[in-house]
Amino acid sequence: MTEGQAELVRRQPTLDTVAAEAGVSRATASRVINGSPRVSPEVKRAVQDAIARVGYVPNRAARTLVRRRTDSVALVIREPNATVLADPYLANIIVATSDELIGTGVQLVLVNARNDDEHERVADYVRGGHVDGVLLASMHGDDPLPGMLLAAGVPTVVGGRPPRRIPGLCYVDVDNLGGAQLATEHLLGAGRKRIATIAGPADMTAAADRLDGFGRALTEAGLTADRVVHGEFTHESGELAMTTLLDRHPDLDGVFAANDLMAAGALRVLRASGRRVPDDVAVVGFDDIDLARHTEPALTTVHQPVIHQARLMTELLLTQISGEPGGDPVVLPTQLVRRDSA
Amino acid sequence: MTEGQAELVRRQPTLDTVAAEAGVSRATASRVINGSPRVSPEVKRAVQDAIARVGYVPNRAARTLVRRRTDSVALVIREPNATVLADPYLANIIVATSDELIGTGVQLVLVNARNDDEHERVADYVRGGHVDGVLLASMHGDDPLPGMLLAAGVPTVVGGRPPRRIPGLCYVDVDNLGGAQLATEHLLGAGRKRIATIAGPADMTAAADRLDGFGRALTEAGLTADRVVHGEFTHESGELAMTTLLDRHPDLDGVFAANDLMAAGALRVLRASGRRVPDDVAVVGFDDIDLARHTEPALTTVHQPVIHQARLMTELLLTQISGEPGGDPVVLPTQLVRRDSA
DNA sequence: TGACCGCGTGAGAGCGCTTCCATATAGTAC
DNA sequence: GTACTATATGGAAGCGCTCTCACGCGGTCA
Repeated sequence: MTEGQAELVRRQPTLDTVAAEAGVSRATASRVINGSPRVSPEVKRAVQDAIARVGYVPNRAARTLVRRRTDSVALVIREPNATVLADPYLANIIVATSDELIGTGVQLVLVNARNDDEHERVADYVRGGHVDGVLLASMHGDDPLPGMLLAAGVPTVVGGRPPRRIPGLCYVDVDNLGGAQLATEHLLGAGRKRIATIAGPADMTAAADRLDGFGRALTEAGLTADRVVHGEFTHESGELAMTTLLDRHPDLDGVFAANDLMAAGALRVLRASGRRVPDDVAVVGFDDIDLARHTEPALTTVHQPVIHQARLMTELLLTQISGEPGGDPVVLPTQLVRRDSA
Repeated sequence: MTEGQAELVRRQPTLDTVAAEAGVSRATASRVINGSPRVSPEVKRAVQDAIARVGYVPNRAARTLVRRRTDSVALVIREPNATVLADPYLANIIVATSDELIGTGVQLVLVNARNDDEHERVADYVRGGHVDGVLLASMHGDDPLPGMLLAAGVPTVVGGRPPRRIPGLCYVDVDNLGGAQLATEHLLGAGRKRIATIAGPADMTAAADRLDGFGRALTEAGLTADRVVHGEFTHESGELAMTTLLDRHPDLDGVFAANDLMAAGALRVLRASGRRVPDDVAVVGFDDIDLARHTEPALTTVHQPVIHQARLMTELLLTQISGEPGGDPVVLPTQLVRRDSA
């Protein structure tokens, strides 16, 4: 190969190159590439050979321009907290989404919109026509973004239930309420009476639903759900919350933490305080991330089907993109995973 | 808003719309958008007002087509193992890269090329002109991809040292050898004499370098490095490796695990075998992921500057894209973080 | 034999943008 | 007043592709 000396960047072959090489028109070459049936077998062969010979790769920008289709979707993550960002829950969402897209020819554009006020930037980006659809994850509060995208007619699927009902908006949630209720009932079933919870950030529906589930289980058991402290879904905030809880209610015998990271923090504080888990205090988490198997003792927790959720979101988005209507919200079941902490 | 009934999709305003609205030519409107100095202040104002009025957003595909610049880069992850994929190390790389890109106007396309033979697909994708440059992470073996990209003249930065020296290829590595040596010396310094290692996958240079560092430290202390078992950088493989190690060398008093996940697995097996850490067996890990602070006991480990690495890779890539030459390989320092396990 | 049909193919318009080149206008120097 | 220059603006080409439309050809039917 003599290309080592190439100082002028050799231009990629275009469709014209292929057409000339195959002795056909550009239109015909295009037909072959796009699998049109109205091409004679000989010509098809000739074009395919030419493509291989010149090493042709279609230019996406040109194709996008005329087709008004980018064959890529955005995964927009609205998580301001860097610790949570690096948490396996989101990593799983990212990986599962990307996995689901393999083989579809659709690319994943990762948009990290951490700041609250970035919805304008994201909306502009999407309206700029760079993606065919949007997956929204880790939403906080009443984010205007889903509404904006819906209004702009952009196919959108949200991970988790938005706080406000938005007609026509498709989302995939997991049964946070039911899962939390399960967890709390498990604690009750083990004879615990003085149960507290470390709730998640109040501006996230997943956290609110888990708190509701906790409250419902206690109420149904005739108890009052008044031992509540909020954390930030991080390990550190779990430690802090547990410390506060112990301070206020030294006699507690059960804790439901709204996620595993906080549960791990709680475990640590509990141990440091001289309490044995589960003998003195039983602990249940939520998420069932990898870490849950590695804590001491291994964490009893609520499994949420993250990968399934991500796959489903992607699937629903692709359906929407292909022109079918929005699709109804979906809520996936959760289940209790019993380990050693409760 | 009466747009609810819109059955014909309202087309986004184009540059022509803006030009007409502002009473100028398309060329002038374009100049304003691209910040050309040769525009009179009044016209500039008029165009900017028009843009705001019609809600214009430039079409990226059209711009890309003529500029031959996509303003996006690919982060290609070559990790076949799903567990490792979801591991915080890679999550950090993804997040840090994406963070570094904020404000540059460059988008991140995540390409998950798990299978060994996908380099062709990725290379074609890149040659299709969909990205301006490529970041490569989690490489295994002697992957042909970097060479292919380099040959195609595509700006590329690799995370970690490739096994074979490729002239002109830019990479950012961390000092795996030095870190491993530090870890092992720490074990030696604590009086340990029968030290084993749980090495990483033999096809990754990071793993090989860590094993080398381990060997070097022992050799310099006049000991032989013959207690070696390989794992897969996962928690489970760490447990397995530790079991094997204990079986072969029941008298060992120190373990260097090539990553924290495996160290956590080792800790668990050690505890199950009735050994106390660090009293009976001291353990040092590598990576300093979040988990290292949550193990029992908290893990002494080697900190590698993942976020710094990702940021630097991104920076170097953007430099390359802007036309400057490749840039030399960089090796970032690692340091020992002392906690309770050694 | 002529009218008709279906199929494979090519010509060419046009997607929305940037940018070269030409032109108009105003300003300066002689 | 003329000649020249600097500056703002518009016309228009063209990036690489898809797709409509028109055309030519061979076959079928009356």
